[in-house]
Amino acid sequence: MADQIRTGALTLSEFLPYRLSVLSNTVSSAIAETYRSKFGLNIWQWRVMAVLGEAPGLTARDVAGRTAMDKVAVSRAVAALEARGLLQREVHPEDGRAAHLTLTAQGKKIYTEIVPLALAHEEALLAHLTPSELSSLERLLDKLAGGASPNRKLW
Amino acid sequence: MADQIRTGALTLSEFLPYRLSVLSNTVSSAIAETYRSKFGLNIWQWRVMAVLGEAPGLTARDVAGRTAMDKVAVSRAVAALEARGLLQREVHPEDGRAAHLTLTAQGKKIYTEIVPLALAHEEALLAHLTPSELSSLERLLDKLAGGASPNRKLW
DNA sequence: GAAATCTTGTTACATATGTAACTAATCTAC
DNA sequence: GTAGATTAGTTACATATGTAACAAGATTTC
Repeated sequence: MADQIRTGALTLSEFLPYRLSVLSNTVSSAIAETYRSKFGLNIWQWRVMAVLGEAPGLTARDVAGRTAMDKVAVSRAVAALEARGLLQREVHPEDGRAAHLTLTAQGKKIYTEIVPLALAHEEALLAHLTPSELSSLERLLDKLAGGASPNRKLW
Repeated sequence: MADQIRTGALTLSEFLPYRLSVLSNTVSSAIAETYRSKFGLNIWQWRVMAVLGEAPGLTARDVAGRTAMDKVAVSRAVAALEARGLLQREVHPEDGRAAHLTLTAQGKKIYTEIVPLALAHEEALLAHLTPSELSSLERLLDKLAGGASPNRKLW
């Protein structure tokens, strides 16, 4: 494919930020629909479960740092998950403000059920890429993320 | 960079849909902040203006098709832009339901002011890519978009 | 040509999200 | 040890968004 020529005109369908946004929304909403219909979880609840599945005992602040969520979103997701009995808080013994979060047995069960579904979505997305294309993609995403200034206040 | 090994475990920070989402949100919110602070437009209003700048006289339905917006979002954006005098509706002579939309002089003025800013954001995002990397990126995004089933109902 | 169906777009309502203000705990400076 | 500043997390409120129901025009079927 020839390189695109970028002139002073803007064509929305060729505008990279637009294309990224559409792609990301398409992917995310397909996956979100799986979480929602099978487990009644929204994306944020799932993200919290995902990092707690990897790293039990994180605080809400840690979770925010690892999920690109702001603290209010984390607080809401944690409250909902706790109300459903999917996670547990344990107040930090040395800091009464913070609480360590862990998945309950029921939370772990859902976690282990979702992981393969999430990975299957990822595989479907990458189905038509060769291994070397996948490798390029990862490198390019890293580079782009470097260029995109993360200006949102997350905490 | 070596290819990632993808096992049965899920690491959120390596999960492609997550990475896409974070990247896209970072990029979009940086640009949105420009639209908002300088012109008082949100992303959807801007998308509508962008396609009407390229192709005057589209109907709301056409706009939805070209912007990956649903019809309610288009309706709301159009109403806001019309209220601000940035676009005009003209009822379709052969179909009383539809209206052709065009930017007013004031709308065009803002359009021509935003375009270079939007392109500058895109350039900043792509600043660290070589021409051949850019070309790879475009190809990969096309492939990914092909794999991601667009299951959202837009109209 | 009238009834049923479909299409374009809007409206209403419920829910989600972002921002700011807040509480309570900890830390720092003195 | 206490006043002020910071930090962890929550709450409240305003706004944004998604879904469904709707109105009005166009099309199809008979």
